[in-house]
Amino acid sequence: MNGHSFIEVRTIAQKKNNEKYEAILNAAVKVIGQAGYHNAPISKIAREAGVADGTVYLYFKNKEDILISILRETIGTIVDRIHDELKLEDGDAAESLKGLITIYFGIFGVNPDLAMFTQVHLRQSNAEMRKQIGDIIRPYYQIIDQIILKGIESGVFRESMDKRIARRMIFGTMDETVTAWILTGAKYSLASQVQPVYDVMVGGLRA
Amino acid sequence: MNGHSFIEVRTIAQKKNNEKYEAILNAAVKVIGQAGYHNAPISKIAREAGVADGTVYLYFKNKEDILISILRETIGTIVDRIHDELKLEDGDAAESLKGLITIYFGIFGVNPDLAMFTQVHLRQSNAEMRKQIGDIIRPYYQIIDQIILKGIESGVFRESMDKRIARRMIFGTMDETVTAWILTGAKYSLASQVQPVYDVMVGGLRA
Amino acid sequence: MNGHSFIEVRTIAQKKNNEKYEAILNAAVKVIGQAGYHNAPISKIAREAGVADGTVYLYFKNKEDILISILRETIGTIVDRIHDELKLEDGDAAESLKGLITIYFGIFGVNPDLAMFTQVHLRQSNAEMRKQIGDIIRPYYQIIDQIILKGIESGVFRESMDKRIARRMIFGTMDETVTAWILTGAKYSLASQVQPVYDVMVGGLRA
Amino acid sequence: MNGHSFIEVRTIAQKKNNEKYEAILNAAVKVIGQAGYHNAPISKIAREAGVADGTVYLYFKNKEDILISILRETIGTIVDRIHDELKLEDGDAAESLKGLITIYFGIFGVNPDLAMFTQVHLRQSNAEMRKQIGDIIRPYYQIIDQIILKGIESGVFRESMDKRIARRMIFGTMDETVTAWILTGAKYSLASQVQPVYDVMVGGLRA
DNA sequence: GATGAATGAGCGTTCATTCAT
DNA sequence: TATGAATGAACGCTCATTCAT
Repeated sequence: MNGHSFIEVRTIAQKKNNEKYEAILNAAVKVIGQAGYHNAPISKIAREAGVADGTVYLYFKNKEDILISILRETIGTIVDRIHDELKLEDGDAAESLKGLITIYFGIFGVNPDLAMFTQVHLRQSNAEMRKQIGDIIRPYYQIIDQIILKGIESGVFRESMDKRIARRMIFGTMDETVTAWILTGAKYSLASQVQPVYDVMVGGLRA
Repeated sequence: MNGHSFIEVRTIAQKKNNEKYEAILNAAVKVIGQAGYHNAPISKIAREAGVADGTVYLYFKNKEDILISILRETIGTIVDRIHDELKLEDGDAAESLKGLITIYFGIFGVNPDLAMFTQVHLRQSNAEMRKQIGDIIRPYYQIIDQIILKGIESGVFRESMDKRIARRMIFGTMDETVTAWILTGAKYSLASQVQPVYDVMVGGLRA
Repeated sequence: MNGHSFIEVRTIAQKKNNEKYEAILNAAVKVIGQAGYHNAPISKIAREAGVADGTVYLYFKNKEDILISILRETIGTIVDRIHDELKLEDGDAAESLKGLITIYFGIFGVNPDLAMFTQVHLRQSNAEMRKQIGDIIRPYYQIIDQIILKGIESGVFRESMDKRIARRMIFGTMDETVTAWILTGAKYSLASQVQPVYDVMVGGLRA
Repeated sequence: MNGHSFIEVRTIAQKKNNEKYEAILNAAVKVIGQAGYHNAPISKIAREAGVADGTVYLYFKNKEDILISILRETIGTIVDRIHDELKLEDGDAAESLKGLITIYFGIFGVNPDLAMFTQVHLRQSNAEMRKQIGDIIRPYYQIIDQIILKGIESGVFRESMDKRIARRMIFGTMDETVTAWILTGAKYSLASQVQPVYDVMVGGLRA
């Protein structure tokens, strides 16, 4: 699905009809995004995808696998696009950060269902899934870390701050902005938030 | 449970037996916090609380009511403590912000189950619950807004930034810090994060 | 409650506060009559009666006992009034029949809840209760039989007809009339139906 | 099931597998007929029908739908057979009446469970179901009305009587006869009651 | 591969009944 | 007597998953 996934382990049906695989995933994003994981019966996802209930199990091990797959594809897409569009190695750190926010808001801004899905389901209390999600999200965190490091090395970012906290601030602020955008009904453009969000991240609160 | 609740409408059993009410809430925090709302049967919560299944319904209208009640009590406690311990009106904005973080991390730092519960379940995809949660969390947001405003007026915080984004940054950063703390097993002290978090919030990334 | 009950076996609390006994029965007639036996919780009956749930069990063995008691009291009242107001032994058969209808419609006509209760709950599929109801209703049937017999002996009623069928016709017609009256909302006076019902019973369909 | 149902709206599973649909209905007639609606768990009906609990819900919306469906099929069958076997338009009114009784007793006479079911559950205290039952039973009432009218027009039945009361007498007498037959254990043949019942209906009590 | 009927474990909730006060 | 909090069995219904076709 995305270049990033060349190491992807698609347990079942990797060679199978990709159209149906995509259809089911898209249907799941929509149905789960709107109703929530536990209020989204497989039967409803299947109907939305235009396949039979049983067909879902030809492409996914179980319901949990659908959820994990969506997160993997989504984060994968984000990571891929960042690698593709941003020169992480040699570019300007500030520019990279703004690029990161732009891509992040760009992907969710055109797909509120996907945004909702991600906001709600990245937070999982089930221990086993938490581990899987951790693995999925790691490369994304690493990109943020990389940008921070580059910024520090190039002297644009402060050296004195806690780098992990900086990462959480970046991620948390973007996350919270997307959440607020959804909860208010996605009425304005997420893209319009890139600049003010970037500004607060970099400048902080201090006068 | 918290002074904030003097207007509290406990529809059922506002009776004397607060002990069982508390026991059920605590059990629910634990069970739901560990397994997730949809993997936490009432029967398990009841057993953990040491009561019969039916007893739960003497104190709560239904399962959803338990979830909402926990969030209300938790946010209520935070808001109460802030009002009690911080001089929001006349105090120093920077100090208020640090106090906010201290209280927030203090409450969750001693109760990882509650932290987990809140992190996961403040994000709800069910539309009706989202509305209720919105109402519950509003006073908390207002406190953050108040601190930001005070900071700007007193000249400690920048006037040029987007105030809503600033609020989301504050909330998102704390949230993300707590989440990370849980996911890594709550092995270090959350209190130790107050200063670095505050520092990043106020100073931002810029060198 | 009715003279007829001097042999009544009030299993519990026969010497107890009769006011509460009556209050519970009346409440049960109302609540069960409107909602049906299985949609009428004891708690609701108790509340309607102004007593605590547990109190109900001081006056009745269990919920079934309430139902049986109401039927017993109701049929008992009917039977008593017939014995009191009609000269079954020496009176005119036609007059007795009309008197029977008048009393029957009179009792239910002023109490639609009781009418509903009786119509629905005289029909019971539970085998054990069916037996008890049979015992309760027997004296009522015997009165009808007695009237028929007297009519035949005095030459006012046909000898050639099947006497049991005649009894069922009398009971079934009254029953059906009361049922129809309730189902249409008890908007007209049941008393107004005495004459036409009597007329059809006695005259039959034949021109 | 019956020709009458060509407009039947079988919301779920109008699928080919009528066998299971029928099996569940028959099982429900038996189990509910013997134990009563509220003492007949779906699990017991399913077991009797030889299917899993969940299967019931592939064929019926809910438990109430089973009850309504049975009544609809039963009354439908009666109405169909009357239309098929009786010349309502041009036949003799007396003959039509006897035919009606014959069919009615014929259907229930071979199926005491169904008779019990119908006797008990046509009387429903639940307001919403009462409306549905009213709709179901209407065509049956109309047939009786039609017979009465035809009788009056052809001069066989009295014009002076109340026609609605006459209908209730006919229905009530048949009903009561079936009820009595069941309550006494269905030991004699219902068919043997056709003539005496007809006789009492037409002749009335008068000598 | 694709289907969808069938399964049955599992859960939220109700409510008759009990019993300590 | 009277109370009403507490109990826990019972039931309607859902839905992830399987498998014969």
